[in-house]
Amino acid sequence: MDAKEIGTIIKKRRKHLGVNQQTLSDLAGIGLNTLVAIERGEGNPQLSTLLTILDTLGLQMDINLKTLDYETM
Amino acid sequence: MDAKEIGTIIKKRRKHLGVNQQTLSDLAGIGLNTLVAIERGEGNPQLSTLLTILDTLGLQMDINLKTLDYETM
DNA sequence: AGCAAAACCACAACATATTGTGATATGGAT
DNA sequence: ATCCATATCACAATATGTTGTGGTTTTGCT
Repeated sequence: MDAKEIGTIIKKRRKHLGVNQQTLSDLAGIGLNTLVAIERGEGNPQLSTLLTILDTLGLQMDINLKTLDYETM
Repeated sequence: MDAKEIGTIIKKRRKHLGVNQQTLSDLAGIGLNTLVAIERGEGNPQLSTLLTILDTLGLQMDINLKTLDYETM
């Protein structure tokens, strides 16, 4: 789970909910530029920024033990 | 999942692995002060900082749909 | 109580995220 | 091809995270 993956998830979820970037940035109360950068995986957002966006989209963050990654075995 | 919860998880995991804050901060390559703040839930780390610490501890971040929280129903 | 390790705090310097403005590029529909 | 909403980009100003240093407090153990 890196910044790019997170951006993809956010963008996908936003589209699924049928809202544009401007609306999401308003609802979440974060700057449009910030949201754009995060969705593109080019950002390194602060935890609060990320959590706010996820929450607005009905998503949550979880922390778990690393799982086996068969790709790299 | 807020900053405080994340800090608790990190601290618990670090203790479970038997390493002190100095060692973890060295292994992860982040400043000691930064780690301390995060563990205490007083920090608002950048995504890269958080991911590095989690990775060092053998933890990973996941994003999921919000689950029903019976506590608040 | 006394000791040593671990954890925490305060400060200043530096690095970087966030924001608004305004402009440009891209996409889909007719 | 044209139009319009959406998405992306560039820039400067501001806010905030990160770091090292040095000191203080707390914890765990005997």
